[in-house]
Amino acid sequence: MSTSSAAPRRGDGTDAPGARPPMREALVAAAFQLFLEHGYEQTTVDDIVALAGVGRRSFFRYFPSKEDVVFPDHERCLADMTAFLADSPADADPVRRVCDAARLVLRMYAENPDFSVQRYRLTKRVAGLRAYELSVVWRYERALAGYLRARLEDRPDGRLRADVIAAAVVAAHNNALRGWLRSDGRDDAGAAVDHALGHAQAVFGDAPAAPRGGPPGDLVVVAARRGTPLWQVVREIETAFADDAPPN
Amino acid sequence: MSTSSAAPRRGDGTDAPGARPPMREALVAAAFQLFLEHGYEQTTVDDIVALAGVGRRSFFRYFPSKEDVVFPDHERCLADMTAFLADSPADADPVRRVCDAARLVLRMYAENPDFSVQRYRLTKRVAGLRAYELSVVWRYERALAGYLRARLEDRPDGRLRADVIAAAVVAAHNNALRGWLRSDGRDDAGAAVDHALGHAQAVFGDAPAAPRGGPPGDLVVVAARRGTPLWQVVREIETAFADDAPPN
DNA sequence: TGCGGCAAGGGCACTCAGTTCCCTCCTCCC
DNA sequence: GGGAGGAGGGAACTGAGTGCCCTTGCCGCA
Repeated sequence: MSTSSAAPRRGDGTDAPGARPPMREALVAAAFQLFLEHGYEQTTVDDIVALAGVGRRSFFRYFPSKEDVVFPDHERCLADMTAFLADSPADADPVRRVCDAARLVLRMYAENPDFSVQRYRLTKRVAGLRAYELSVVWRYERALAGYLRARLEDRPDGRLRADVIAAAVVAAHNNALRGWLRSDGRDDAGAAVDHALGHAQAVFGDAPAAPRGGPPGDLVVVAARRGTPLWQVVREIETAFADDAPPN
Repeated sequence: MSTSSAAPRRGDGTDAPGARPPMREALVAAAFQLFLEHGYEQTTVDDIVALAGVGRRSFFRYFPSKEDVVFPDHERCLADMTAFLADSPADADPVRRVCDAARLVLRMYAENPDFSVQRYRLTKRVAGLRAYELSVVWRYERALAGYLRARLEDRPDGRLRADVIAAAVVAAHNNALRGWLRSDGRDDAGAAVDHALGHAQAVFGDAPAAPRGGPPGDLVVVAARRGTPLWQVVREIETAFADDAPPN
């Protein structure tokens, strides 16, 4: 496999259109080459800088830790998500908005499928990288929860609802993302995430403006006694719609 | 503050009823004394073992890493949770069951409020400990999700639903737990967690045996065209039931 | 042309977490 | 009594991460 194909797009460096990737990219490429060849823990930072032909001190200038070189683009993606949420229109449906924000993460993964799949295999095997990834996911989740808390603060249990929705959206997103990664990037990532997030949105969703006039078709009628628990009603609806949805 | 009060109950050591706490306890006590006095990062493992009067090598016999000494009882709690889920009756409501499993974690925290509050203040300040805690929480979540996956495997989107429910239950539990820790252990932890988990259960709950024959009342009928997004239907249901449910 | 920053990078030494190897001591059992 | 085995201790080592200072190359400026 080509090492350059494993390296993600350029970071925030100041690189002219056709310029060769700066040291940061070289370090990522060298690191992944060695990680895939000998394993993460068997590769020392000295090995990486030797292959990249730079000084050891420079590595830690670009990456605060050895783990960071495995996730070189999450910092940018997190900033994108924060900006996306900050730019939200005031009348946006909050749940839909955080689902869209989660899709930014998927987009980052999908931009470099090979790199993402390689990284996935790496993180699956190395406990330290899994722990690091958890802290990254946690920051995404806190970004979503922060936005939701602001939007739901006037509601009873607003903070609780915000935390729960953020966790559910992240879990749904990651479920689909991991499925896509396990398929070696061959499945349709967008559709899988749409389906998973649709699930979360169906549970928590709060419609912005109902897009009424859909195409005509059969009618499904649900009748329930007042007093019936909500979950039970929702379950009935899901059963009625079951043959519309793909079976997983 | 008394150091001994900060140490949690005995681990799995073989200690007679009245025996003095073994080395493991002494290490935890010494570590927390130093952590609270000088900070986590400012305290080296050598400092801890010097205060405890044991050899450095013994520290790593009892705790695989410096971080583990901060969470000395999670391993046991995780084992308890796994056993609890494995012992589940086949007809138990899965969502209720994982909520009860989550309460085991709360119980562990509530058994040593002082210790838990001290640890909470520590983890809030130290990024490394937060990351470690995330990996612990992740293991709890995977235990819940594993149980739910098995219980929901015959349902459409079973794995997705399992992951989302587990994440939501953990988030609800942690929301209440953190509120209790922020109150310095003065609030009613059990009530807060019951409330939070009740929320999750209301959203995802799945009846063991459908309590059909409720008291008769008005009927709500919802009609939707096939193809209407599920969230929209759910929203209609929620609107129709709004005056029945408590306004959260 | 020379000079004084200034930023990027490199080298070196240091701390500290975690591991490996081997030692001692105590206890129990034959 | 003597050997086995486990608990604990200690020295030395690896490797991540940091602090300090040096070189180099580039810029503006006198």
